[in-house]
Amino acid sequence: MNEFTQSIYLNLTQVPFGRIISYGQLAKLAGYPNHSRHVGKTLSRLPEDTSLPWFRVVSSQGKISLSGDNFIRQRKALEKEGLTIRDDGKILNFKQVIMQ
DNA sequence: CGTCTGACAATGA
DNA sequence: GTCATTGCCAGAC
Repeated sequence: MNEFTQSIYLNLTQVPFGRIISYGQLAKLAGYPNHSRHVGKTLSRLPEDTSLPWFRVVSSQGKISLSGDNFIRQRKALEKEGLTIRDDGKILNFKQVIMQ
């Protein structure tokens, strides 16, 4: 595992219950600004039984970036934490969202 | 080494 | 508010 991945994991564990963070913001926190796309790639390699809150990571538009079964999985996980998700993936209750 | 790809982001119409 | 365009950069080929 490289340093980038390590740092992403570490910072991801700090995202609290019921909140979300954007790919770009997570990359920035991890010390790698402008690496938003690489964050998605890294998260896609996580095992299904991971304890990391990967589902709290969404696009800067507050929208789920996944599709198909993965979209469903993330949507359900977020709804369990009190968030409301529209069919197109847009998260409606922005009060608890970490952005910027 | 050149190109392409992607769980993205910022900007402008 | 929604697209479309452009910039971005590590990996995969």
